[in-house]
Amino acid sequence: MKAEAENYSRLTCEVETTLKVIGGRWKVLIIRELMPGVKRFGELQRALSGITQKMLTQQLREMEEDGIIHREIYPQIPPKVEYSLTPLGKSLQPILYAMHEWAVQHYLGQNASQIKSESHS
Amino acid sequence: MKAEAENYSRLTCEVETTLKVIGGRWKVLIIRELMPGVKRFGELQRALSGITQKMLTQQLREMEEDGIIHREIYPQIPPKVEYSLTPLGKSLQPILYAMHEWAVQHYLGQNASQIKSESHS
DNA sequence: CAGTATCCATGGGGATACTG
DNA sequence: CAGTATCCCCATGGATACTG
Repeated sequence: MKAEAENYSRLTCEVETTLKVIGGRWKVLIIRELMPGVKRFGELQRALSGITQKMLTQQLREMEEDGIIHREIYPQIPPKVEYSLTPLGKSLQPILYAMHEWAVQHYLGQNASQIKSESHS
Repeated sequence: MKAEAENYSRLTCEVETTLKVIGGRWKVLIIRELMPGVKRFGELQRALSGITQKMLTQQLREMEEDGIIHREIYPQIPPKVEYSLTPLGKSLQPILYAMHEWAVQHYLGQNASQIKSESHS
C-alpha cells in the first residue's frame, strides 16, 4: 500500500484498506485469471478482453506494490514476463469467494432487494 | 442494483456486483455507523466528519436502491429521517469483518507486503 | 512481447448556495 | 432538519502511437 497511508489516516476502518487493494477497475478479474496459476502479460490481456495495455500494466503494478502478485521477468528477447499470485494474494480468496456467494445468493441475476428486505422473519 | 446490469454482462464475475454495493467512497463507513442501530441523517453527517450533504445523500440513495439500507421518513416539521441496515445490509457483516481482519493481519499499520510475500512457509 | 509516453474524455466527488 | 441544485476540479481510465 505504498506510503499513501496518510490519505487514509482518518479512516480508522481497515475495511477500506482491503477495498483499496481489490477495488481497482480490473483487479478482481486479474486475480481470478491468476487463481489457476501463472500467466504471461499477453495471456492476461487476451483473457480480459477490453482492457488496454496501459490499464493492465497499471493495475498489475499497483497489485505488485500491494504485495498480492509477483512479477517474474525473464531477461530475453523477445521479453517474457510472468505474473502470479503471492501467498498474500492467495489469502484473498476466501474474501472473494464470500463476495461471490453474497452476490449469487442476494442478487440472483435481477434485483432481489425488495423481496429480501421485506422478508423479516 | 438497478437496471445497470447490462454494463456488467461481460464480467461474469459476481464479485464485482458485491464490490459495486460496498465500493462507494463512503459506503463501508456508513454501514459501520449503522451497525449498532438506527441513525438520523444529521447523526451520520456528524459521525462521518468530512462528508458533504450531497455525498451522504447520494451514497444513502444508492445503498437504498441496492436494498442494504432502509429509509424511514417521519412526515413532520422539521423533517426527521432515520436510516438503518436491512437484513440484506446486515448480511454483509461477515464479509466486512473478513476484509477488516485481512487488513489487520497483513497490513499491520505499515507496509508488510515484502515480509509476507517472502515468507513462503 | 511487454511495455512507455501522451493526449483526452468522463464522471465521481467536493464546495457552496438555496429550500420545503 | 434533511435535503436539492449548480458549478467545478481533477483523478481515473481509455485511445493511440512509439520502443527496447
